[in-house]
Amino acid sequence: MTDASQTISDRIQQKLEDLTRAERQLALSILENYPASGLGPLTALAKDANVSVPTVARMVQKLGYKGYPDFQAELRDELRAKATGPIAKHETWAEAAPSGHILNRFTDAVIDNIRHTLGHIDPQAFDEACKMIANPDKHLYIVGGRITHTLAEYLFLHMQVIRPNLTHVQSTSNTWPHYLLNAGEGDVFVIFDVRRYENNMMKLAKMAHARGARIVLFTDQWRSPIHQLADITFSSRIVVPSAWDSAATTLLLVETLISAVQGLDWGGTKERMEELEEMFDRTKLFRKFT
Amino acid sequence: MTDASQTISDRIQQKLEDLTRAERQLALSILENYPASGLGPLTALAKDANVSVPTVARMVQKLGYKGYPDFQAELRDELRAKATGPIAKHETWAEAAPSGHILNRFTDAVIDNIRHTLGHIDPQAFDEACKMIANPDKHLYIVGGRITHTLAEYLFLHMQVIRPNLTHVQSTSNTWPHYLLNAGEGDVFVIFDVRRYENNMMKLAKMAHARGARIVLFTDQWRSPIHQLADITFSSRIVVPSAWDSAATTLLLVETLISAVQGLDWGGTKERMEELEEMFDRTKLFRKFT
DNA sequence: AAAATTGTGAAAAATTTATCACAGACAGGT
DNA sequence: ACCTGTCTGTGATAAATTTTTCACAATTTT
Repeated sequence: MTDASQTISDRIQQKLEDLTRAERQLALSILENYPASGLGPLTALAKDANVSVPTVARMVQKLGYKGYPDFQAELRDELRAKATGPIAKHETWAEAAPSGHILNRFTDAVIDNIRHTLGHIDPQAFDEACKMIANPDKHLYIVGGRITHTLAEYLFLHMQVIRPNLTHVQSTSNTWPHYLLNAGEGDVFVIFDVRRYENNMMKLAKMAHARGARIVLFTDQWRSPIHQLADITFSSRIVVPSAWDSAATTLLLVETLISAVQGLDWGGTKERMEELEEMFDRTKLFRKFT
Repeated sequence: MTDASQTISDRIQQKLEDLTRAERQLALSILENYPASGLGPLTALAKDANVSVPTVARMVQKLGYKGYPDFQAELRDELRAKATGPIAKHETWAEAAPSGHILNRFTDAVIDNIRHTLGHIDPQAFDEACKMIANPDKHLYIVGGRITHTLAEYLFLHMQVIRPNLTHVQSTSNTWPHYLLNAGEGDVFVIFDVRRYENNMMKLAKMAHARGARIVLFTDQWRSPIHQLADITFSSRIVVPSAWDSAATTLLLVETLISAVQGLDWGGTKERMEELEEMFDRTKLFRKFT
């Protein structure tokens, strides 16, 4: 019946193109919790995927099985075969790829970085940083370097929705004085600086510090010299099997920060988001979500 | 009903003493290839273990389940929890923080996203994409949306070092015609489009496609409609405990891609990197690495 | 030998699966 | 904007399978 060389997961993915919307929705739901969800009763699966019972029945046959029980039987066979499989010491993330494939090596490194970084983080400092960044009474400046300005902008884009009174400081240093002129006691600078540490960034930090601003620093495991001036420092591990460093862990921290800050004033954020949505609707920039 | 802290396998082993011969035989058979055999019909299990049907029914109740279906449901739950991996189970990432802290919840979600995304990726498609993107004979266009343009830029910044002949298409659509005028057969577009999918992006994709360009798409698990035009699609899970979506998994893919592409022509890349370093040194933009 | 355990065969009960027809929703094309 | 055809959910029903339970005989254990 089935080609022994491919898993049912593969087969579903492969057929994904030929499926209709509801069927695809169902297929994704199956893959979501693979293979557990496929082993329960058909009715439960349908409800889980928010599709109707006939849709499940139809798709299963479309996939080439005699019926739902047949499908389940194959799932069990697969599970049975897999259980006796070897347990890799380093986890294989992309199972379809050999463990030496860059997909697996890279992911492994990133997970490792995350584990390491989170293991050393100080939650209280984190909470403190959130509070500082959430406070709309103090102006918020966000600054990044050559590569990290993408992270800075990512943070900026989100904070823009969450609170007013913030600035994305572009990296060209001749525009700085304008920003700094207005910066005062208690204003907050979020600075991204990973190796190789930029002289410019240090200058900016010094100026900000001199004006009595608070500094939240995102840096790497070796820590930018700015950390001496910073009130709060987050250092991420960034080493990966590549000629470059990874920003993934830092992004994770940034996203967590965004989520936490948003949580501090959900009412206000929600309002602002709704306004934003409405504006997008009006400009027809986005499709309606289907 | 069940003590959440122990697996069904544990529970069976523990009760093994209290069971009679036939029941023990059955129990061992269940453990033999666990949990697959327990997920099939009762009759099959009985035949598998060489015991009678009533024996199965009796034992299941003896173990404390309401009936065989109840037993199966618990098995599925367990499998479901396990599928998300031994790591994701209940791991506390930031040990200094309570497990309910956003740091842990968010990280958990991201790891989960990575796991799912990598689990469903097609390594061959990935390699194929790398090859396409590495080829300097074809012009490379990189495009992102409102939020994702940060990812696009991240990719662009790195590819700029790796190869010549590429363009970062800014999101303002009135500049597109200039870019597209030069785009031709076989040129490559890397497009980022996650929900909410932008109409602009679709238009651009259509134009590019019409001119015979190839499209590599980075999208989310629901897949931007552009995927119909794309030669290769990467979909990431992006759900996190936040009002926004996570870009971390997509960034991971992008970074892996960068690493892989760089590996395809390491000689050339190295040269270009050295040139770049020299130029930075000359402009004194960076500190010497200490 | 007595007590407990197990299998047999069957039948009833419960659940699950497979289908159907139809109506509404939706997408694509004109 | 308006068709047109496809897709999807509803509700009902029939079919099939699975589960549960029985009583009793056979077997094993104590």
